[in-house]
Amino acid sequence: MPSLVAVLQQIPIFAELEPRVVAQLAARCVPRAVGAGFTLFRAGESCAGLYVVLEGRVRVYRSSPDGREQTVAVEGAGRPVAELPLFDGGPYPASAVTMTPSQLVFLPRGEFEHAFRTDPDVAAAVVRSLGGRLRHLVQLLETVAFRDVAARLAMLLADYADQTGAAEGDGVALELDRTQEELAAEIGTARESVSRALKQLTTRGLIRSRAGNRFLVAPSEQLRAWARTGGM
Amino acid sequence: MPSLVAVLQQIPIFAELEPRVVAQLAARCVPRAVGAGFTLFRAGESCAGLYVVLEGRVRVYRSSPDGREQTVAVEGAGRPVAELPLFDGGPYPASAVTMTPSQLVFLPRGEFEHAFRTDPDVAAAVVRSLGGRLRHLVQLLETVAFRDVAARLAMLLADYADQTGAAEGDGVALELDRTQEELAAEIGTARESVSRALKQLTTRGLIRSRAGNRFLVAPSEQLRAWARTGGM
DNA sequence: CCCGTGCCGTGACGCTTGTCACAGGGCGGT
DNA sequence: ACCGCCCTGTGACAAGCGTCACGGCACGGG
Repeated sequence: MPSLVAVLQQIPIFAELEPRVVAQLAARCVPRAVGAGFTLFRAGESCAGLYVVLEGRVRVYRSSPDGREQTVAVEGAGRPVAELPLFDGGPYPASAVTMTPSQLVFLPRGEFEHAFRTDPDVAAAVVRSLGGRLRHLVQLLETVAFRDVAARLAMLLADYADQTGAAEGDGVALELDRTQEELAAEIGTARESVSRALKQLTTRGLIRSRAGNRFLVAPSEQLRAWARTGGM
Repeated sequence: MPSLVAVLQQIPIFAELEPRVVAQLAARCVPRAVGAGFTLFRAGESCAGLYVVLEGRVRVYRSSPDGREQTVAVEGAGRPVAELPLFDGGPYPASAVTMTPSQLVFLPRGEFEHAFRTDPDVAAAVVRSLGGRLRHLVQLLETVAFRDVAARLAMLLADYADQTGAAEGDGVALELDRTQEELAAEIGTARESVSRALKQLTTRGLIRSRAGNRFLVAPSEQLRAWARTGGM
């Protein structure tokens, strides 16, 4: 197992820091291994520190009183979770749960705050990270507000194609390790609607073939273009 | 007219800074007076600098290809606009337009970036500001994804009641200086639906009386409670 | 081998909401 | 005073989507 310092050094948010600073932070980190379905925190709780995902997948979501859920982000290896409320002292704005067995490190609040105030590179990294989230959220808000389910799903597939897809012929092959229930939560709809939207995308030729959770889809740009025009 | 330095000093994002630093920034600011309906920038353009609203109201929004709009934020006196893309160098994620004749100052990007990297207080202020936006957006996303139009409108009224309302008897009096069209864009719906939702809230007793744009509404906590339970 | 459990597909139905169409009213300009 | 223009209310209608119900299929454990 590689040293914690080496691992942290490769994570985007820490990548530009002096090794000395990273070592200092690493010394204060608490590693943590949890199973699938473990709740890290819930919306409204006060914030104790920063989590960083080393391995596995963490889903950040809001839930409505009647049980529906809207996931706000899915964070994978190397991504920080909940860096927001560290600074204004407010509560967590959303809940977080592991989707798979995961390795995490936990960095207590005080430590990170100190680094933030003394090292402008840390501050810049945090701002960039928050900025990315903000962009992502604005995008998500737009699709939920404007597009129908099929278009939202096409957008989501386009994102996955860019992240984990492999070019194959004139399309992109990708393995979708999520249930339709999870997809539904990501685009703010019901499970059945996802099923129907998948069929619709297939008849329109944007999904070329499906076998279990292995998909062959159109290039991401084509998916996005179709979604943007509302599907004509 | 008070000096620009004095004005900036009172703005939240600059309030905690050394007077020396504020003076330095003020020297580089470009004041700007524009009429209503003036577009400051559009989504996708690259970012030239930071705007701060001194007077008036600026609406930040995303628009869909078929003409509908979802406003992301409405910024008033003392609030910064577009502090996000200053740092990651990316394009503006949304468009901005003045709703009323407005006084703005414009701070070129380079200036602000320098202050950000040298003064940890500036960095902290920026992070707090971004954090507030992020919280607001998560909240907005939840209501758009889960609640019906009446509930979203109740939430919006609750916000206004807290911001600009005046207690009056067992309710809150407020003047709503917006058209129904603008309200509709803020909660992601159509103008007609706002009209109907207003009627619905009135029959339910959450809006006690209406005369033009003067409203007497229930206390904000009651509005929010009703909205959260989906309206039973 | 059989059954329970979890995931997926599909039909039916009703509610919400966006859209279109139109009427009334306030307000400013000529 | 008259005429536009903008904002508002309201009715009718269709589409989208959430919900319920049910059946099929894969998989794993007893």
